[in-house]
Amino acid sequence: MELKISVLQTSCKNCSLSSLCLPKDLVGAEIKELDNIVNQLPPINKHGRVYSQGENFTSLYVVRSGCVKKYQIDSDGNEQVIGFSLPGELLGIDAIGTGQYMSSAEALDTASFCQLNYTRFEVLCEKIPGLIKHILKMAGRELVAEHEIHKAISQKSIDERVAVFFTSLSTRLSLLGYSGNEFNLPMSRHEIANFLGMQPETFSRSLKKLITRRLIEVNLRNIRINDPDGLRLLAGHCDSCPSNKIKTAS
Amino acid sequence: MELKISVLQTSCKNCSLSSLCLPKDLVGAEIKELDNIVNQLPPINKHGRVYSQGENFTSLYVVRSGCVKKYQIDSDGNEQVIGFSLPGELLGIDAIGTGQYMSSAEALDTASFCQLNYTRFEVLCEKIPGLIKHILKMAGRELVAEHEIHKAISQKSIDERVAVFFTSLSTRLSLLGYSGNEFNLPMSRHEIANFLGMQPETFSRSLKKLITRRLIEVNLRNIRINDPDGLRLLAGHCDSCPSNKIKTAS
DNA sequence: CGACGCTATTGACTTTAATCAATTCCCACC
DNA sequence: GGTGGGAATTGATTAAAGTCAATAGCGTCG
Repeated sequence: MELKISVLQTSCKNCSLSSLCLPKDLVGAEIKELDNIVNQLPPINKHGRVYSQGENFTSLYVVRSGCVKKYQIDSDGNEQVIGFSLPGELLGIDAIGTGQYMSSAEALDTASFCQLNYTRFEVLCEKIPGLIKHILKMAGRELVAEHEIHKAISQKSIDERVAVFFTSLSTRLSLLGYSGNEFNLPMSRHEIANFLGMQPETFSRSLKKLITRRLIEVNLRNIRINDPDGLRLLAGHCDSCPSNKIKTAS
Repeated sequence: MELKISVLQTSCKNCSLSSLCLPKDLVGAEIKELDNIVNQLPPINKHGRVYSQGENFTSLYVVRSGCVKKYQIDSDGNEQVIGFSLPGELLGIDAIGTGQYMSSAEALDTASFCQLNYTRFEVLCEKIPGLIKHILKMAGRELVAEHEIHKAISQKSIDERVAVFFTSLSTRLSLLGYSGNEFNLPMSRHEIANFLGMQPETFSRSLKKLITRRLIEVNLRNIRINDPDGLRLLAGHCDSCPSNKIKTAS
């Protein structure tokens, strides 16, 4: 249903995501020039690829609707989920440095995108310097997010990692105007587990523990956060916090 | 000793690192303008901070000599080492998105830096568009490196992670013109272990295994790679290593 | 030169999460 | 509405890494 809106969308000017993917201080004429190089792609179905690992870099993409899984597959065929992208977020930054997409991006449900041909974009950036500065900002934020997940996988326990995931997702959904306390996961357990550096079985058991602790409720892919503060506390980690010492009978 | 060289260094033009930290196509006049905003800081001693987590973002830095540890400390006082930076590498990108340094950067030995005031840098970027494009490229590469470590911690065994670390460090040192097969670690076991998401004891045991397998020799902080191919194999084909060709999964 | 302090290593043991295996539960499709 | 297949959960067991504790090694500094 929200897809209709995005299909009708014809200019960055009246796009609800512009506050996320564009710098604030663009004037009308600049937006018009931007519109000229922004290619609004038709929606991609579930499992459709935005780009694939190893392809030559041509374009950046902004997620307009839906959710995207970014992942790498190594020479042994092992998949590593690098992250999930929501509307307003930028795809393909990691290709700028190398000239090739270093990962693949795949729609988790029906999703739509704005395509930015990078060559044309670079030219436009010389006219509108704020543009590339904004992309750099977004790259910086992506880096910060990677550091967060690095830390979580590196030294947090399983339950803490899961709490980090839900907390972070909740925050991002809130920023988009969705409810941060009840949402449907667009990705599978397997994909989340892979992202968080654990096995699906382990993720499942962790979910159960969070439910037992009344932090969340889960119904298939529907998640309700009952105790946002408690979850955040757990995500932030605390050996010192007595409630975290509680173990459910195993 | 190599410090003298960098102290004498007065222009990006004749800096040996310029191929790493500057775009290729700068003309003489542009380099001169750049020199005007590049502040060559006096050397910092071991444990000296380049910037600290939480400070307002003012400048980017390029490592000129020495080695730097980037790390975060969370509210519980736990440290997470985010990465190590070698000469020619850029520090502070993660602050661009938020306006605050999200991590601290600390010299592991005596180290020197070029400081780039970001406000002045932005102004210059409008004159020399290639400049910010280059920074964006470096940000992209940093992102790729983060994905590599994410994958390693997420699904590689202890020994594989250690192999990834040495392989990656070896490659980076080679690029700088140093020997990739024998080098001295500027960082402690503790710091490496933290970076790789393991305990120092575990790292120590892993080192021993790699020695037993005759992949490396270790003498305190001196590392000799005996079997680079074997080590690389153990590390798992690493797509982001420049020396490796990218394979697309079938 | 010797003693202290920090870093690193080693050993014994515990805890945690991975693995293997078996159901159960949805959902799509007939 | 029933059936098959993938996803998710659950249970039992094993393997891996963390923890705790003690020792060894190196460098610094009096």
